[in-house]
Amino acid sequence: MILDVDLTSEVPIYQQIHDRVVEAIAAGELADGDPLPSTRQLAVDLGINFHTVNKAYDQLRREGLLLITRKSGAVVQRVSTAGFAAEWQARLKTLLAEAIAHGLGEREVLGHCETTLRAFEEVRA
Amino acid sequence: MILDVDLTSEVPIYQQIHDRVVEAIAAGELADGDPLPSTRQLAVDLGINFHTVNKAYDQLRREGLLLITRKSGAVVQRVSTAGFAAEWQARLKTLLAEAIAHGLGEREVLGHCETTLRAFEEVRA
DNA sequence: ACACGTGTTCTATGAGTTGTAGAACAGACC
DNA sequence: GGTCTGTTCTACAACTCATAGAACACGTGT
Repeated sequence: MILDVDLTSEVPIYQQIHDRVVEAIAAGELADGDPLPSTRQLAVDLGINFHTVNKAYDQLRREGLLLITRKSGAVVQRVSTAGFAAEWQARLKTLLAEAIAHGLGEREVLGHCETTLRAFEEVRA
Repeated sequence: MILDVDLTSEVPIYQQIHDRVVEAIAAGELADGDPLPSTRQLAVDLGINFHTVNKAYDQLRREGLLLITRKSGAVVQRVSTAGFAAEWQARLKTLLAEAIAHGLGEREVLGHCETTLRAFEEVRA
């Protein structure tokens, strides 16, 4: 688990932690059952407050990607989440619209999607 | 220009206005030279403050999608913006990772991308 | 010239978010 | 018992979001 966050970024730290974990899960670097560092430990490693890490973990838990117990700590545990697809597709539409509006071609955009997905696939294989 | 925003959404109003305009440009409903309503007029139509509309328009202008002058008001004007592609691809990676992490298959995700892009293409044709 | 609509800029306020901070409690492990 | 951990509470400074009012500059139409 190499989790690099940019403390100077305009993106909130807890959001960056969340995104990096999600990307690690998608890439297969983190599979069901794999443990994450404790909130206090990761906070020390990143040089931030443990409440910030807690917020990121709690968000992942609410999304059904993490199981957190006093016993096992935080472990990856993917459970089905209703209503995710619809909300996700709305965000996809906005993101793709931005690319098209800025002049990228449909084929070019689709190529980026394919390349990004293939990167996840390759790491997992 | 039918611009529907959800005042009860957790997404900021100015962001929704921004996103709807971007989507309209991508779909070809708004082309270069097309005017947008004045900030005060759109604010009245949506039942919000004109400063909020101003913020959305200013964001679109900074992104190189809008030209705003005292003379012509706000008109769609797409100009090249350096550094957009890199930042956009990072957001694409995060969004696609979320889908994969939640259990959607690569082929399924790519299908959603293709469908969304085709929707833009069809409206424009 | 005049009024009007518009973009632009300033201050200000209240509510909410972000990140940090300290403290306390409960369960698990050695 | 001591330590590490998750969990929960309060608190604070800085920032964002949305609203609000005021003022100024510019263009248009009468």
